[in-house]
Amino acid sequence: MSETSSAPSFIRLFGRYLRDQGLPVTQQRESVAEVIFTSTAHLSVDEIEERLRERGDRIGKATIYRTMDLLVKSRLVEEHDFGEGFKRYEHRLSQQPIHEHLICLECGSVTEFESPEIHRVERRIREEYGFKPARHRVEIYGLCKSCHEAGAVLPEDGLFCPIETV
Amino acid sequence: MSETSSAPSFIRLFGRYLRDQGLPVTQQRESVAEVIFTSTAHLSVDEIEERLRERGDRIGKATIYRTMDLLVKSRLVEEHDFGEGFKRYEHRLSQQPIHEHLICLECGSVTEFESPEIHRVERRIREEYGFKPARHRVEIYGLCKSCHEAGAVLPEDGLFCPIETV
DNA sequence: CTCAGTGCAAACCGTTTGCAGAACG
DNA sequence: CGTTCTGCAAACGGTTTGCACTGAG
Repeated sequence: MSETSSAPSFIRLFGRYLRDQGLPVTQQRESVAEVIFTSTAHLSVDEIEERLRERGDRIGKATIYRTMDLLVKSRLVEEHDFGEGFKRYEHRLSQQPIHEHLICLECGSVTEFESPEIHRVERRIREEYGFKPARHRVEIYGLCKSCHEAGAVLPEDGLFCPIETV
Repeated sequence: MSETSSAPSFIRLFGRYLRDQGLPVTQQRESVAEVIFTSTAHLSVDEIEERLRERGDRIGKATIYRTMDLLVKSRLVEEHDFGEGFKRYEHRLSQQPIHEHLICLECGSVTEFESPEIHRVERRIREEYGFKPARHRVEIYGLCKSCHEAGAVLPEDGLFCPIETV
């Protein structure tokens, strides 16, 4: 995916956040922040580690995990769990009101989209159930355009069972 | 949560599914199926194990996991990952068109609700992005009525960082 | 009687933690 | 210089797997 022009200022914001918290701004933390803020992808820790290695940084996984915690706490980065068995991280720079995700079951790519409808749903939920919404997650799984055009089909999970109440 | 009157027929359907696949209908598989089909809750494997123990069945975790795979393949049970670090399972008996979930961040309770809006969203996604939706996940996290009324508040995650492009 | 299932324990895998040595401020 | 961080390796917790034994058909 592409680069982010205002990444430097976000990296600076993270530095300020650390200083405000009385935490050291280390080389490792800056490197991890650079990787996240210069990508618009939804990166896993393994992918972050790989990109760090490509840049010549050799940073232990534990440090990456610890830095991700800080980035999430700083609110500059969002954590996602798309049910793949590991987490993904996305900086909040590009995604102003665009919070929802399309996940391709073939290639794993993640596309963001906006869903104004969800706010109406949340209002309804508050009225009908007395439930107070704090955050939500709207994810649509399927085939992205290019995989679909490439002829990919969904596994359909094979087996199934006729639902009929005998 | 409550009982399900048509659980017996669902258990029978699972037995038929197994036979159709040429798989043995064992006592353990029947016990596990009984536990899920007689509950409307979203159960974790640990909770299933505990309920089995309460009934006097002592079934190994490995067997429970293996049976859950079969139940999911049979399409009689749905797997959920609410980001708790483990999976939850829900039978498909009660939830006809009701697929979405409200998850209480205080007590962990899960309430189902229906969201017709999502179908409109999926249609739009197909048209705008060429993305072919297969399934979706709409989850709203917040405080359920009783926790809210009991005065619970959301942690607000403490720290944050002013988002301003310097 | 045969083939798949079960239970146990070990393996797995993403993530977390403890600790000695290295850096930040 | 004290305090926090880093890297390594070991620990963790949910899930999966290998294997000898049991049980369904």
